[in-house]
Amino acid sequence: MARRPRRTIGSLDARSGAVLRAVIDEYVISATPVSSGSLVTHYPLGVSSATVRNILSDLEAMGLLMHPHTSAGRVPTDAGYRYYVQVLADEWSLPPVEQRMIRHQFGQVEFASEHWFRLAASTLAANTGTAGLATTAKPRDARIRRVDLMAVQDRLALMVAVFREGTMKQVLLTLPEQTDQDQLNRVAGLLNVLAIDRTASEIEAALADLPIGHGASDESETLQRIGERLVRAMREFDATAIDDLFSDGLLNVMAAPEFDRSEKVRQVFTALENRAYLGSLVEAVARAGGIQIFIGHENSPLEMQDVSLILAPYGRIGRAVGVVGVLGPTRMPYSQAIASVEFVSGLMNELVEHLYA
Amino acid sequence: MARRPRRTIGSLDARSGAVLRAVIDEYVISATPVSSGSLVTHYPLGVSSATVRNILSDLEAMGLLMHPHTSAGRVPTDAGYRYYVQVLADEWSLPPVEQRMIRHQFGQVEFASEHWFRLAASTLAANTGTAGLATTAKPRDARIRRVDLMAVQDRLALMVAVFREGTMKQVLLTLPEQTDQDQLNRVAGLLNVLAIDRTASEIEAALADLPIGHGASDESETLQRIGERLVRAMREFDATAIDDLFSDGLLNVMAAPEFDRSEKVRQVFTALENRAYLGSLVEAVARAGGIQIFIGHENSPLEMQDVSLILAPYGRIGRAVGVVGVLGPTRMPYSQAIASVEFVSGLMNELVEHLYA
DNA sequence: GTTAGCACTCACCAAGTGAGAGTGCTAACT
DNA sequence: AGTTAGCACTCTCACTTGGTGAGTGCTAAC
Repeated sequence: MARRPRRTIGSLDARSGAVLRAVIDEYVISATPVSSGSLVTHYPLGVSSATVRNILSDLEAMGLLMHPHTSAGRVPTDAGYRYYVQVLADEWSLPPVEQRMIRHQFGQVEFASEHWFRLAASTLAANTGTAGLATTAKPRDARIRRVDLMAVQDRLALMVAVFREGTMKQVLLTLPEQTDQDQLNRVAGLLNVLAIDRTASEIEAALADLPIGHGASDESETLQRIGERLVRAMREFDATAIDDLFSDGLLNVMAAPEFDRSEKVRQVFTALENRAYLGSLVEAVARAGGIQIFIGHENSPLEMQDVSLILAPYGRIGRAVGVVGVLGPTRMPYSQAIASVEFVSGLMNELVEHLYA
Repeated sequence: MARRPRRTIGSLDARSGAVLRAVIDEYVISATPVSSGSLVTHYPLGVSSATVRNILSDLEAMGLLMHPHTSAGRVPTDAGYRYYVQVLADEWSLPPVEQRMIRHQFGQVEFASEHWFRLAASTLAANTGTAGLATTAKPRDARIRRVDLMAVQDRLALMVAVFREGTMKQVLLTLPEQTDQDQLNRVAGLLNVLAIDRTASEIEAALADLPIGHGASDESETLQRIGERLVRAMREFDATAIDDLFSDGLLNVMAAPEFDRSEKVRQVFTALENRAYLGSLVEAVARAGGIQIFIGHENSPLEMQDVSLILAPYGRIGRAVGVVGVLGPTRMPYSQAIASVEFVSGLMNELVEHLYA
């Protein structure tokens, strides 16, 4: 059946490679099985459709393409996309005009604000026709920059903890007894002394070292109590891999013809709401330290096996790391998506580096 | 055609009302046109299907029902739902067990935090099988509770403004010259003196009254500059009707049979992303001061004319107001949805009242 | 005013048909 | 050898057709 000796994947001859690339490029556009005829008319392969058919047959034997049914054209398999991404995708990059436009847009919105992440997600969505994703940069072990306490009501106070990397958390505290703003200010002062630039564990240790009992000041107990609450809030924060997730263009994915039957797309959205899964992805990408591509079955959750993810970390590896990327059907414009994700993550890196220089 | 004299809407006789209610109740469950036969078998109307047919015919003439085609059952019109909601819906309320459960859940999460609003949205979604919505409570004219300045880099500082109602904003500032934390602390002290408990306009006026020129202190210019930035941020905040919107169960809406063809649902989601439209809704609901129901064509945007919205305000009218509610197909369980929205908004009211008592 | 009976309408489903697309194979060609 | 034209074969898709059943509207009797 195979006219030429079967080769291991990764060593496709030039012509077969060109055909595979043509099939994928065509399929990404048309979303319908690609026939030998359409390939020879739309791509400069320099051979007849019969020859192309022979090559297609070989590629299918290698598992790079598949056949929905006898008299249909070819469709890329996940392995086909993988080969395309690793070997065939030309080093495409965003045209300078677009790069400038994106840079300009990032310059327009407040740095590292909600708008900033929204912009990252929507830029990616618009540039690739898929769904864009962006998480905020979350420190591995948050360190306090400053803690404030504000009286809300007699026995109710608001604690605002700002972390060194710019993120912040607010916690509502119930106090054992009526406490006014002056007292809170004193406690906040003490708390800041032992918390600033420290992690949850370090603050906990510092709290343990405090003098306790009759020798201690009046506010000592309050300090202890609030300090413990702060440590707990920081622990919770440290434990979540994703602080905040922004997405845009989910509608793009819904509109893809392979998701007509809304059932699948619902499952994908449900999987996306699973923070544990997303968190593990973010961690994997952060650990890898570079762009990661997950194609179809390479995603472990069943619901995600019809989609591809392209994710890249940004921020200071080992310190505060976030992720940007896109999610789309396996049939997605990989070159463009990879280029876009790399550009946006690079840009965010630049800006963050400049900030924490 | 009509066997009985045509009556104006709002004065349906008891039997016609019972039939209309039965049609709607049945249609909400089955999502298919309701036949006279199924009505007599499933509802205790006490008359034959032929009589029911006559009544259905009358109701159709009044515009409360419609006919997809000759030999199909009846489907409620928007006017039919409206009549149902205003006249027929029995005063249904959540069973005490559920009420307790919801109360308990609200007690479990941090007050007025992100989780709180997520809980509101997801509770509504789960209880009604539609999409749940919740916005944070946003003050009409924000007043400062406290402003903090934190040095980030030589000429970069983070300003954190906490408003009296608990919300907060952070702004990254570029300073004209290198400024250390001590200087920032002094500026923050001055800024707090003239900003605390004041609105944007009042702060602006206070800034204008400051002595300017050679007589002024070294930090006067910085104060002026940062003060203006604060005023600008507050103005922006005041201008947006919605600070943050949480939703849950959008998938429920997608799953509704009337939205099989995903096109419509996409349009609805797109409309939901339009903050201007949502903002106007929130304002309308806040102004009305009570639960508002928008059925199908009563929604002005074309994309929204296949869905219904049930929204209720919570918070302190005239001060900080937010909105909770549900969005679903016009075919939705109105009694249950209205009861759920009323209960959740009431609960949030209670909690907020207790806080700002 | 109500109801049984009945003719009529119309969507829906299943089976059948023809057209067209695309393949795999074979045999001839370079 | 590898390449190509030609052709038979397969299978989907769109369309048609007829039958079925649900549900109505009307009429005549109660």
